[in-house]
Amino acid sequence: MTSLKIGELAAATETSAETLRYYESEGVLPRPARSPAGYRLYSDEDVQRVRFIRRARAMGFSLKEVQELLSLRVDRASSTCGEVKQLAEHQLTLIDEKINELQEMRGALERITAACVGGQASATQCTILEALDSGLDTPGTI
Amino acid sequence: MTSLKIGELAAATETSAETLRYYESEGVLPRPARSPAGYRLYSDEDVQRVRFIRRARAMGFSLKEVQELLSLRVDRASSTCGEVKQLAEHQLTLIDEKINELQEMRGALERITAACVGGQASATQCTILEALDSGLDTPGTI
DNA sequence: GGATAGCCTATAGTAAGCTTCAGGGTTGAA
DNA sequence: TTCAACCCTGAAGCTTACTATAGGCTATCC
Repeated sequence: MTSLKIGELAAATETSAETLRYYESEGVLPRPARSPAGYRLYSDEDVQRVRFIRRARAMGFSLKEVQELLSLRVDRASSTCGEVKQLAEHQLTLIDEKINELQEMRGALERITAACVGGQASATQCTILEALDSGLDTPGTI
Repeated sequence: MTSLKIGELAAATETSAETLRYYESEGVLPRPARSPAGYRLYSDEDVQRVRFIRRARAMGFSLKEVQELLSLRVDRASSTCGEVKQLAEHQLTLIDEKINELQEMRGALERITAACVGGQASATQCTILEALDSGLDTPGTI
């Protein structure tokens, strides 16, 4: 039952106190309990939640998307188990799509990089540059 | 030797003309040739380039990062083949990092989703919500 | 009891990436 | 030739996600 002040939560999550208050204002973090003096009091669960937010943000999910991811944990009583599962699976497919696109890009970049010898010669006839200049053979690549 | 006006390039790449001019102002698209009347004239190569920019943007690369990816194709004469290869490989590792992070998230989400039965029952005791509420067993996950 | 660090609210500012607007020239079909 | 559709520039406006500032209360240690 430890409770953290905002600065402590900030330190525990490598986030600034300002950003935490901002998340609260955007509804991504729930309003925490307050001390008699009005200080925000956070729980250990909030540490997990903020870490999740940061990781999701770092990989390109918008705050709105993060909120959707997190909405899985609210509305317990008012939704069916199936609805929750469906939402989770939707987020899974979103993640899959991102992974797939990245892997396509990766493949394209790797193919042209692998063909390159490197070395000290001027890049005038570098195979990488040629591949980029002429477009690639594979549809949907660089 | 076809040449496209900005609206045609926009249509070919599902981008707005305004965005194309913006990309030019930011140096992500090179300044194109101009018609006698001052209209921008683009080549087929520009279509490829814009498509690449859009795909890279869509998956979270900033315009600056896109510019780095694209810088591979400029400076031909002034750089060695090895330098170009090194830059390409650096971009590969950046892509790999993104993929890895996404796969970690995916794994976390999948584990909690797989354990869930779904169905019409109220979500009060849904395993997904419980996993999200209590934090997961694995370090560094949801 | 005063200094210092930490907390509060409200508001303004910033950067990225576009989008919209104002005011004006160009092209091409009817 | 005229009118809609398209192009031009420059500047302002918008959204997202913070970050900083101003003015003021609180907690704690000496």
